[in-house]
Amino acid sequence: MAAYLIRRLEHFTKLSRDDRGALEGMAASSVRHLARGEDVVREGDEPRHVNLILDGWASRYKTLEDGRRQIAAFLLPGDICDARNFILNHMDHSIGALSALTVAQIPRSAILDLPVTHPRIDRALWWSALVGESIQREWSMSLGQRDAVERVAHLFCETFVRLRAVGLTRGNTCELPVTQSELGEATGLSTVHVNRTLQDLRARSLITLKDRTLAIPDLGALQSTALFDVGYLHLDRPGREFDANDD
Amino acid sequence: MAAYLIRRLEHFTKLSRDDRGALEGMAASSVRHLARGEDVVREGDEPRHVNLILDGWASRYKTLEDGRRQIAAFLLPGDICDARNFILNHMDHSIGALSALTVAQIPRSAILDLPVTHPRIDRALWWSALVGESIQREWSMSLGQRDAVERVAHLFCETFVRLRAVGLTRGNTCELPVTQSELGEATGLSTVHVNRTLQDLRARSLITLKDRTLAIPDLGALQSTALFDVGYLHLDRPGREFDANDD
DNA sequence: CGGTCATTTGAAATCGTTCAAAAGGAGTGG
DNA sequence: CCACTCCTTTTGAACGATTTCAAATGACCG
Repeated sequence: MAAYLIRRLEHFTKLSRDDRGALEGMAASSVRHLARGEDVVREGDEPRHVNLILDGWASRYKTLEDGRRQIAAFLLPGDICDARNFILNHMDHSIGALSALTVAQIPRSAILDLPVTHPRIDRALWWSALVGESIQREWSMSLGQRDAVERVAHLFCETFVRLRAVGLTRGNTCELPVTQSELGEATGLSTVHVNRTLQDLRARSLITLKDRTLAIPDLGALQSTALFDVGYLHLDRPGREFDANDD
Repeated sequence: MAAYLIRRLEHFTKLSRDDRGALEGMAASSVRHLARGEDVVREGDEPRHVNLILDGWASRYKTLEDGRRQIAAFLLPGDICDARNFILNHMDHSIGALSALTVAQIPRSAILDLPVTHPRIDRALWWSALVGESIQREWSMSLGQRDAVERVAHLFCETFVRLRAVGLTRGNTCELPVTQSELGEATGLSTVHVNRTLQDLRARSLITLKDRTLAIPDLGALQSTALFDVGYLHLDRPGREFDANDD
């Protein structure tokens, strides 16, 4: 149940059997199933609990009065949506299901107790939140400085590496359950231009994308056209010194 | 010394005299002065302590190999740069001085002790971090969806409101110690187009900008051309229930 | 088999960039 | 106080990346 989350957090720190049990417990709390297009939470709502993505993809997005929509993040299996968001009294953005989605609703008390009950998990969740912020900044870099090809290529590199970190890639392929229109909302490009950009990437043999499956024949090549530097994902286990000893 | 920080945090929670004393203490820790253009920390560095902006403006920025630069955030007096960043083993971005800058270097231990020694401050720092993330998302919204005029107008609204929250506005004016080129790096526009956009905003009597001083004669008007909705800054004191009683 | 949604294509329009240069300010040394 | 330099702001004109509009094609579903 919590396999993705555990796998993800172990990029930062090794967890004890007890830690893993606690995460399993959290992942089992009031599981919710949503269909593509439904919202997990909506802008303006009071945040109640902490949402953990168990399966499927979600997006963090905001809407302008006139309907323009920007996807600010893709949330993948194992991702926690704002561990401490309940400090705020209203959501400043929405979270929507990009595919069939399973989320666990973790009670805030479970999160608040972590420093005492499972300090390693607490620390790992900090790490997770910091990585989320780093990704957000990298998206600003893309939106502000990268051209269309670089932007889409970068998004693919990032997504592939994040999925690989939780074991959701097979060889050089992964699922990409989003429409071109949604890619456009994430990259700040029109749907039409996303389409042309994909054709461009295909023509350069940098990607294959068909039936919601993305293949990256040469990740290094895609990375260099995207100016992608993996460092910002902080997957290099900086926290070894906090590792659990048992098991 | 910590006046801006205290003023900012009190938008979230009332602080006790003891809390304020603790913040004053933190603000007094190894104060550093930088000239415009110098870096507080640089991408790749190992984060040592927590930087608190005491005076002046800083920017959080990233650079691409080929030199393209994106400013991801403006850091204003009272802002804390990543209270928990020291969990990571390298900085994924740099922080540079946009003006003459004074920062306090808070030892990480002081931050780590907060939950026990000053839980209210700890919580307020969480709020502050969440607001930072919210701002970052709103920048994505701007970069991805707003056109040049909206983008610059939005940045001005945001900056003005943030400065007002720490008492750094006078009437409808505030300082804006950044060049047009830096505005461009923040908004993803070329310097030339920033210049033309400013002229546009001036022609519509939405702003005055001269000698590093920004005046907004009609904030409501600027807000509506920017599609600015103040909610994402979370200045509406959601945390009243945690307020200190004494003093 | 019709209907809805996603992808693809073409052509024209536009917003913003780039290049190049002039003009304005501020600081420095003579 | 002038001459000089550097940096920022401003202007003009041409170019180009991306958008918009409109329509065709394809895929899936009931």
